Amino acid sequence: MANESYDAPAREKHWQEVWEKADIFRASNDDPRPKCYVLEMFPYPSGRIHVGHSRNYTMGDVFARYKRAKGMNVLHPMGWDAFGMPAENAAMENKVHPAEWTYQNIETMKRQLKSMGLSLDWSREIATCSPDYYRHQQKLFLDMLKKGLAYRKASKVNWDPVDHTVLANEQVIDGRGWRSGALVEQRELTQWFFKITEYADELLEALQTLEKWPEKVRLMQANWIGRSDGLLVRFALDKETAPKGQSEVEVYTTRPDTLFGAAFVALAPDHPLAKAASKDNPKLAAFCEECRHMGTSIAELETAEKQGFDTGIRAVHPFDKSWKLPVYVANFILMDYGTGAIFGCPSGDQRDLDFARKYSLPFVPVILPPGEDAATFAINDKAFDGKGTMINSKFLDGLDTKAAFEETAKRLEALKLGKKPVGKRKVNYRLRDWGISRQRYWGCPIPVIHCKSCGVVPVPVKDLPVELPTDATFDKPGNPLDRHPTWKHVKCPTCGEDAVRETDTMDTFVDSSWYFVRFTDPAMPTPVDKAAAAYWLPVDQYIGGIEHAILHLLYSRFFTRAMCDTGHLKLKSNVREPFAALFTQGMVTHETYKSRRGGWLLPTQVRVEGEGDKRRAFEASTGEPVAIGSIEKMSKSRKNTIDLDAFVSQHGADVARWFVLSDSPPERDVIYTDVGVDGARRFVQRIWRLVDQGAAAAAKKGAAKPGSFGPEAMALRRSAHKALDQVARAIENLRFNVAVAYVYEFANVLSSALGKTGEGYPWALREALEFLVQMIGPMMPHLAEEGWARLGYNTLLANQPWPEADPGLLVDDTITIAVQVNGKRRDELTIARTAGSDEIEAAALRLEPVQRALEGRPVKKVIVVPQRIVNVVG
RNA sequence: GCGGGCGUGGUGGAAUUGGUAGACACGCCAGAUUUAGGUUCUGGUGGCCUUGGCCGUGGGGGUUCAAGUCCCUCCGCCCGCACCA
Repeated sequence: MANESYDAPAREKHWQEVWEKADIFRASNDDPRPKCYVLEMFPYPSGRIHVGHSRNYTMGDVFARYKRAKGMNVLHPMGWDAFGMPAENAAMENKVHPAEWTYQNIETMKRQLKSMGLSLDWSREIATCSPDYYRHQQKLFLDMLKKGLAYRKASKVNWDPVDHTVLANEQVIDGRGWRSGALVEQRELTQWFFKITEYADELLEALQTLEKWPEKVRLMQANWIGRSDGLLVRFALDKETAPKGQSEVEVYTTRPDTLFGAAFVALAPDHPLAKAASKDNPKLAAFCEECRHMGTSIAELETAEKQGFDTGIRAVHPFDKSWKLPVYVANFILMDYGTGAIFGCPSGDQRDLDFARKYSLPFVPVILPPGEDAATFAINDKAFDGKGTMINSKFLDGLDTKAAFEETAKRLEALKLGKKPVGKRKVNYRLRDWGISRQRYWGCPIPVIHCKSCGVVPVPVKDLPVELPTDATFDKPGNPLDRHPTWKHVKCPTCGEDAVRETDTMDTFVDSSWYFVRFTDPAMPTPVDKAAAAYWLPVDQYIGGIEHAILHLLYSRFFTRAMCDTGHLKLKSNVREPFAALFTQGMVTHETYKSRRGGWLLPTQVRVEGEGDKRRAFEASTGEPVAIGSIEKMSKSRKNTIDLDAFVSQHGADVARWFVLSDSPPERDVIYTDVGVDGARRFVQRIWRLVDQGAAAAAKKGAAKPGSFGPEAMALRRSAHKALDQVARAIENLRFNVAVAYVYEFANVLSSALGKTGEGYPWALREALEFLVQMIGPMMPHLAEEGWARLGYNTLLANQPWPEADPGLLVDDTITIAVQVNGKRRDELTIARTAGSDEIEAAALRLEPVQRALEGRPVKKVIVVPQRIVNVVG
């Protein structure tokens, strides 16, 4: 009996069936208890789940189960981010329809997730590729269109001329398409955009309210939005040098205070003035063309090299008509940012300084750094971009940087060029509008119709959803919707004439920007049930990878606001944020293996021998040597994954869960090792033995609580209540590795407690065993159910409330505090917890090691921090 | 280049936020039981000197009765954005 081991995989299946039958994880939208919405970033159904994926869901599940036990109405849903390129690529490669491929993967992965014993409300499952989901997304789009939050504009794209497709920047490798290898062209296409910039300031400001987000993510978002406060300044062009029809150039600057340090004006190669000047200057035209061709790879090489071309045009300094500045076209000026033109101040900007040196442009320093002498200060190789006192700047001399900014701005605003002021304050953002058009099949169709006479006509709401045709072909590159024989040909809803559908589909980031809203009532015939959304939102704990720190999270924050402003959402809070708390978990990593032939090998295909430096790997089937590569995040592409099915059938889900929670802090990566798994597996067996053996020794269920407890029983009770409290606080703060450590510590106490006896002991042991089972409940729910049953209960542990720790048992009557002499620990002192400073001081001074350390010196003073420490200064 | 983070035993990592550094786990050592079955149990385990000490949280300096924790500086590693005017 004692050595009978616990058959985890079999018992886990049993408990999962029991939970499913009891339907206990279904969340109600009408429940008086406080709500708690726990969400893990939903998966893309790429195929199968590996142990790497499981960490994210385990963490969310521990939190959700814990909150349930704490008496909250928990919503913990799951769905599928089901549109995307891999499905379409699979269709091209394997001749399988994207829908079939996707739904097969969903089926597999759903079964795998269930095998982990997650406390999910599957009744709310959604797949973004289902018309039941995307029809609502189309409605949201139409309302955003009406509100002016969706619009069309021409924009440049990377065009693959062989695959007939637009490529993301990441898909352009050395100027060539990643798939076709063809030279990528820059093409201008009319694309759909969401006006996220309208919310730039709100998105930035509200970051401050997201106190439960990692500082790192907030900072990344702030940088991404990139607000800068500056000034638009119009420079008149010298008439004799200006191209025909051009009389001025407007620049953007955040440092108008340095205007007297200007040495040149620089234009982006695509700037209209640059284009005008190129007309009768072939060399300039060639330079501009060269800049445009600078692909991603060349750009890197050119990073160090600032290049410019003098257009021959001269710009007039706003404060001095006789001061003419050369106008260059330069490769480092971006047309997309500001006005596509700058003025360069070499003394105040390193890049401008490099440029001025290269083209021998004269300049003067205009800011004197604090502590420098104006008579000797000079700029050599390093520009000074800090704050200081203005010099060489006429009316600005002597002012500090900020005052000079204000003074310049004021004067430029008053100054006129033509009829309009020369200067105008302008807040600029790095953030650009979100281009959502994708020339692909497997995405949400954009619900508009193009009519020759009526223009862009929204699809009437009654005609939604615009469904994807099922009979598209994937035998050749290009957009299957565009070449479909019939799908796009429709009548114009307005005039009834022949018209064509929009054949672009939406970026899949749109799908994931509001799924957390849909979960609050996924059956609603409108996109959102306002009451349900107001009840559940914001998500109380969102968990996912750091790789989504910017785009997904920013888009979701934008969408939440857009949905409020189009009347779909009405949140209780005036802070329009979707995720109150965010946790970014670390990945599970694993060694990589490369065969002699160069391909990656799965860990199951490899046999590893030896230890340390002598570790060698061999291909299991052939015995051929295998190169052990670096430790990487588990990924399909590197084949360094451990399949969840194999793991669970071998070790069980609880072992997987315990392993991914143990040792490494959750925000950090954890390395998958067989020894780590062994540790988790041994512990599962150990807990089972403890409960199994302890249950026999402990009091019977329902036995009356004894009137008093002997010292042994009291000590055990203290340990149990402390452990319960520590584990609870660790889970509350998502510090799962610490929670695991406390469970180990308590298990050690219990191991040695089994043989003991004394007054009230069986009852105390019983209490301790129940606590043990309950505290592992969120982390190893199956084993916990098994233990709960072994303790004689026929209820479900998953339904039990978290036991309340007795505050009186969390503190000891006597405590041990350290005693230092001159800051060095010399002894310790066990004393009543309530002892006063005088009593502690006297006891400390009586200690022999203290007297010895003092070496007869008189005591100068004694610092007593009750319940903490004593420091004798002598 | 800018911004952020990190640096603790042989290893993963704890440390109540300025108060006994190394919890817990892995590994290792010794012992017991079993020794065909991924065993289990007990004890030990930061380093250095002959049981009393000394040193010790990347290096150096500082503040403090007291520093892994705060400040300055240097070194190393990781992540993010990269010509943003």
